[in-house]
Amino acid sequence: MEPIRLTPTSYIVLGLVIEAGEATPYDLKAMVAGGIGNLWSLQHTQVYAEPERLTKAGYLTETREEGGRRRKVYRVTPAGRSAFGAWLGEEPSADPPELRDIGLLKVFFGADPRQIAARQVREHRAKLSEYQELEQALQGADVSGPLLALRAGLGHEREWVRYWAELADEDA
Amino acid sequence: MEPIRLTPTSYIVLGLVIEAGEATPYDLKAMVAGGIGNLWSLQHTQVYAEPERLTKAGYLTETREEGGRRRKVYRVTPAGRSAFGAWLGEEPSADPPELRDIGLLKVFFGADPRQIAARQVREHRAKLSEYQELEQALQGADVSGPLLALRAGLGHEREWVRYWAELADEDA
DNA sequence: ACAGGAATCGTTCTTAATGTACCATTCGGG
DNA sequence: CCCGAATGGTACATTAAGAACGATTCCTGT
Repeated sequence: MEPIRLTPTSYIVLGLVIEAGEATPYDLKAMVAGGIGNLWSLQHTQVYAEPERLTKAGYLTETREEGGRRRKVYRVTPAGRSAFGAWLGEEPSADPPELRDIGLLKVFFGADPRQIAARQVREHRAKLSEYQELEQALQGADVSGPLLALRAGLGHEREWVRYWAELADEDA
Repeated sequence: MEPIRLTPTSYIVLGLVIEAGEATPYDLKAMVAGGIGNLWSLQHTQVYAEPERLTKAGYLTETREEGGRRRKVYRVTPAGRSAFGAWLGEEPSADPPELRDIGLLKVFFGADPRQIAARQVREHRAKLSEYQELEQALQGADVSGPLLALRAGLGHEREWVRYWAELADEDA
């Protein structure tokens, strides 16, 4: 029952386990890939390591399958549920999000924008249409949170496309 | 002369040292804070640690002041310059940028958007006007890279404001 | 001219995250 | 029924982040 610091990673894992009722790391990996990973991705090694940490701290319980693969199945404890609830309710701490885009970094340091922009436009357009499809899929379901988050992603992808497209054909 | 992996952090340090001619870690800290840190921030401990790494690998040289504080002064080597140049020229590797916004994470998991949105709007508006002032300041100078990067920041801040403002007074 | 606090400058230590490579089990098709 | 692909899991080394603390210089009031 060691005390640990809860990071965004922790809350993502906690949140997903709560949603699912129970989950193996592999399940978590799939859940991350199919949604939240677009917003905040986790390395797959973390998806195995983090639940262990949370278990040691008493936020999750771990049981192992008996048969073959002996997978670990995690479930939330009351402590975990309440920690998650508390976090959800708090004002989000104000560390402003950063763009952290490699292409933009190069532009900052003087790389030729047109070279870079062409490719960026393509990729962001792809991402954009991926999101648009996802949006369709979510429309019906009763998942307002993920849908709202997705719309943020849509907005920023549109903005990226706008930005790079402008650079791409500036004084072409 | 140990080989090391060059990370974005490495290139930021390298780029700043090249620009400045020579720099102490403290100088770097200031340079990061006054511009590129908005796009890709560095912990101040990294600003001390990274030049050491780069020095061991032969990309920078380190000399110490004699007097009192014995500060370390870094300069780029030819190897450093060419590594940086090569990186600048390469196609940027395509890891799509993530939003990684705590507030948005909470919305994803079902927090009440209106609670969160109000504050987010305020903060992004503040950031936006900070950027607008910075833009004015950069207008004249011959710094097209930083200016272009800043414009990306401006666009995304505008998008954030739009997004959160919409959530804030939805069915208010 | 000097005491003391503010600002500047720097380091250490611990924990978390990333990257990469690799190993094991199950399943489906020829 | 065996072999390769997909699935599921682990280990390890490096880098990043976070927090706390330590030292030097500068400035100001008395």
